[in-house]
Amino acid sequence: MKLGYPVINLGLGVTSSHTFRLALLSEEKLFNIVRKNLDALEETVRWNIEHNLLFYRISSNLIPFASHLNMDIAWQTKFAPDLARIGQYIKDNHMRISMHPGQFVVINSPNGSVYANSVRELQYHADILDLLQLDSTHKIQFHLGGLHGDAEGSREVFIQRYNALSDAIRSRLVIENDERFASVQECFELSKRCGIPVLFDTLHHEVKNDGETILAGLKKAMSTWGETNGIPMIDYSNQNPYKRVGAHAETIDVEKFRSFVRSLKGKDIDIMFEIKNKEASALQAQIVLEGVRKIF
DNA sequence: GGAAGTCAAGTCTCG
DNA sequence: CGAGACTTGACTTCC
Repeated sequence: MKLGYPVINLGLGVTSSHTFRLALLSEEKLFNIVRKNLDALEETVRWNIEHNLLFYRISSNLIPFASHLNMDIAWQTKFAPDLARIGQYIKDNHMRISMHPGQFVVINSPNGSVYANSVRELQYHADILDLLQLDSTHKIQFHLGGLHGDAEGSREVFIQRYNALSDAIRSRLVIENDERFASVQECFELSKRCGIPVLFDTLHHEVKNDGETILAGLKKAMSTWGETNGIPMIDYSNQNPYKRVGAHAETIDVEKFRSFVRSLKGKDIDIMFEIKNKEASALQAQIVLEGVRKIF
């Protein structure tokens, strides 16, 4: 079981999400910013390894405008050696990586340019993981996009478009239950039709479900992960008591996490803490996990 | 240095 | 019909 947090380490004082305005796009600008982002990435990965947080989500902003139509700069060639070095460090330390493209990736969109942009964006994410030389257990998680007024039709389009993706992309893609369009049951049914693994999100499941418990939803999602996909990944969060339904908590609810871990009864999953205070919650969770392991 | 406005991109819900 | 929400604020301008 590996624990981690997404993208930014709040205590470290660096970020791998530096960007710039599209109007300023040039080779020099891009290379300078990407250099900063890669340095920050390496520093963050090192910190994570030192703290035994071996699950980490890399920023989609690592290479700004990477999938933009006007992008004709060969960043892949330029940064291949750096990414290979960082990837080797990741592999040497048995770290696992995920990525999560933004809401602009909607492969089932009825708008052809949205679809084309989505494929380019997914290709960019796959390129990063390929250049890190990580195998297909390192995943790209995304959602079913909008339903566009026709839920069944949009799922049909999703299956077709998913099947048409290159192996390089498809072998890394996993679908995450969301709080509006696709419950874990609906993701599970998509998985039965096209084989995509289902990444379970605990908070989304609390907001949208079909009556299953967290554990039942988790089991359903876990059953979709085959050998080549590695140990099932999940996103773990708590409801923010002061904000709208579905808003992520500022801090982890330690007791709730303890009872969740106990309920797992030894099931092996990798857990990403989507909690606002980032690495602080992941470290607290680690202490909980060590305590539970001593008991069992 | 800090506050406010802006930034590639989609889709839906709410007020 | 515009704002706000989403895995994630960062950059730029203005004072």
